[in-house]
Amino acid sequence: MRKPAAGPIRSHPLVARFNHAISLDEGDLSALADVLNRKVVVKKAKDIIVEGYEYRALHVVENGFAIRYKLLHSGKRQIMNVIMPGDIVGFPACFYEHAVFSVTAISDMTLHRVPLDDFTALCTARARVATALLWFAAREAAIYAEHIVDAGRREPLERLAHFLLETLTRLQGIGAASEDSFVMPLSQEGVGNVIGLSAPHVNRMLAELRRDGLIAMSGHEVRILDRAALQILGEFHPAYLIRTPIHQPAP
Amino acid sequence: MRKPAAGPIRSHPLVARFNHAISLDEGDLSALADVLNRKVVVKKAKDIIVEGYEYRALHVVENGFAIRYKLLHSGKRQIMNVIMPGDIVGFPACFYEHAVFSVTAISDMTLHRVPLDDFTALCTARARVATALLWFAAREAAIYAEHIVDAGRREPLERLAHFLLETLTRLQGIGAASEDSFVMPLSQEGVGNVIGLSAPHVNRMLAELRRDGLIAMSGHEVRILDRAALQILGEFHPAYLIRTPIHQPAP
DNA sequence: CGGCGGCTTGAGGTTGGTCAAGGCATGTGG
DNA sequence: CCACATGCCTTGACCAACCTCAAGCCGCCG
Repeated sequence: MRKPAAGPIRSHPLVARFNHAISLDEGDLSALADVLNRKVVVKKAKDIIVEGYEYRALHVVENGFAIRYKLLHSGKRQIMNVIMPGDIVGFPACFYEHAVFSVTAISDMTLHRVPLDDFTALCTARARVATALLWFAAREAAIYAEHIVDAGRREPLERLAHFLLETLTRLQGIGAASEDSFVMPLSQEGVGNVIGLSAPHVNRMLAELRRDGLIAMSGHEVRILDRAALQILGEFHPAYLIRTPIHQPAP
Repeated sequence: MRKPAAGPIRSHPLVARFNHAISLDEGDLSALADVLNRKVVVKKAKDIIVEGYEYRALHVVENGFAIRYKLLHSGKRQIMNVIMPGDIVGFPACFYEHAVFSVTAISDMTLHRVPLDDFTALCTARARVATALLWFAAREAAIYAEHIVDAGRREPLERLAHFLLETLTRLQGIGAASEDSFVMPLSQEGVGNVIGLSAPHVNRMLAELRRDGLIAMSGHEVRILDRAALQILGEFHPAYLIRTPIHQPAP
C-alpha cells in the first residue's frame, strides 16, 4: 500500500478533476500517488476537523459527503459548503495554526490522509501539481463567493433554487447525478444551515417550488422539472462550477 | 520599465505577504519582477472587471482599494470582499472563461497587470511561487468563508462588529491602520452591501455601537474603543487573517 | 411495538427592509 | 463669493417576511 502503481491514481476523483484543467506527466502522477497512499475510513456523523484544534494533515475525499461549517455561540450553525468526492477536507481550514472551522462526515466516507508536510513538499517539488491545486482553490473560492451572495442578498426562494441547481451540477460533475435528478445529502435543517434559513422555512419554500411545478420530491430525491425557470429564479450561472482548462504556453 | 532590478520587487505588497509564508530565492523574485512590470493606474469608481466578459489578465494591487461584487437582477448588490494592496484583482473571477463577478475601484489605484498566460507560466516554472499563491488563495477562501457566516447566521450587530474588526486587522496587516483606528473605505451603503443589510440599518447598528461605547466615529474614521467587547460580540477570531508560515521540509 | 429523527403545518411576534423626508458637507459653476 | 446640486448620513413610520415555538405526523430502525 505504500507504493501503489501509477495506474489506479488516474481514476481518483481528485486527479480526474485536475485532468480537466492541466495535463500532468508521469512524474506528477506518481508523486501524487505517493502522497495519496493512506486510506482512511470515516463513519457517518463523525467529526473530521474540529475548529480550534491543530491539524497537520489534509484528507482528500474518494467517496462520501461531509459538511464544512462553523458553530456560533448562539448555537446557530452555518454550513459553508458540502464536501464531495474529489474535494479536499481541510482546505482551507488546515492551512492555519488552528483549524478555522469544523468538518463532519454526513455519510460513510473513504479518504486519503496527506500530512501537511508531504503536501507542501509535493507542491514545492511539482509546479504543475501546485498550479492545478491553485486552480482548484480558485474554484473553491468562487463557490464560497456564490454562497455569500446567496446568504446576503438573494430571497429565500431564490437561494433555494440556486442551491438545488448548484448541488445538481456539482453532483453531475462527479457522475453522481442523472440529467435532472439527484439525492440531496442533507436534511431540510441542513439545507437551512447552508442557505441561512430556518428548517420550517426551507420546508415552505420547497413546498412552493413543488406547487409551482419547478421540482418534484420523493424522500431525499429531488427531480428538477423546469430547469430553465429555476435558473432564472435563482440567477444560476453554472460558469463558476465549470472546469476551465489552464492554458499552457508553449515550452 | 520592462526589466526592473530585483531590489524594488521586495517592497511590493504582494511579495511582502509571500515573504511571511515562504522564503523565495533570487530566481523566484526576479521571475516575479519580470511579471510585475506593467504598471496601470485606475481612477476611483472605474470598473476593472465586469461580470460576464472575458479577461485574460490579473491585476496585482500596489495601492488603493476596490470591491469585488455581484449585481442581481433585482438591483441588489452583494460585495464579496474589499480588495486591498497586495491582493489580486481577478482572483478568482479571471480563472474562468468569463468573469464570474465584477470589480470596481473605490479609490484611485495603482496596479500591475499580469497576462494570464504569464501568470500560468510563472506558476508552472516556479513551484515555490505557485505554492505561495496557493496559500494566498487559501486565505482568500477563509475570508470568504467568514463572510458566509456573517451574512447567513450572525445578527446584524454582530456582523457589523465582525466586519469592523476584520477591516481593522486587514488594514493593520498592510500598515494602513493604527493600533485602534482606521479609515473605512466604504460608505454605509457599501458596508451594507458587504454584510447584507440596508443602509439605514447599518446606520442604526453603528449608532448602537457608538451608544454602547464600543466605537467612536468622525467622518469615515472609525476608532475601536473596546476591542475585547467587540471581539466577543462579533465572535471575531483573527486567526483566519494571520499569515501562517509554510513549513518547509528540509531539502 | 415503541422511540426517534425529520417532515409538515399553524399561530404569533420581532426584526429589519422599504419608503420618505430632512440635514449636512462638499464641490461646482455662474 | 454665493447659489445650487449632489451624495451621504440620519431618523421615523409602517409593514411584510421570516423566525420561534409548538404540535402532530410519518417512516424507519431497533
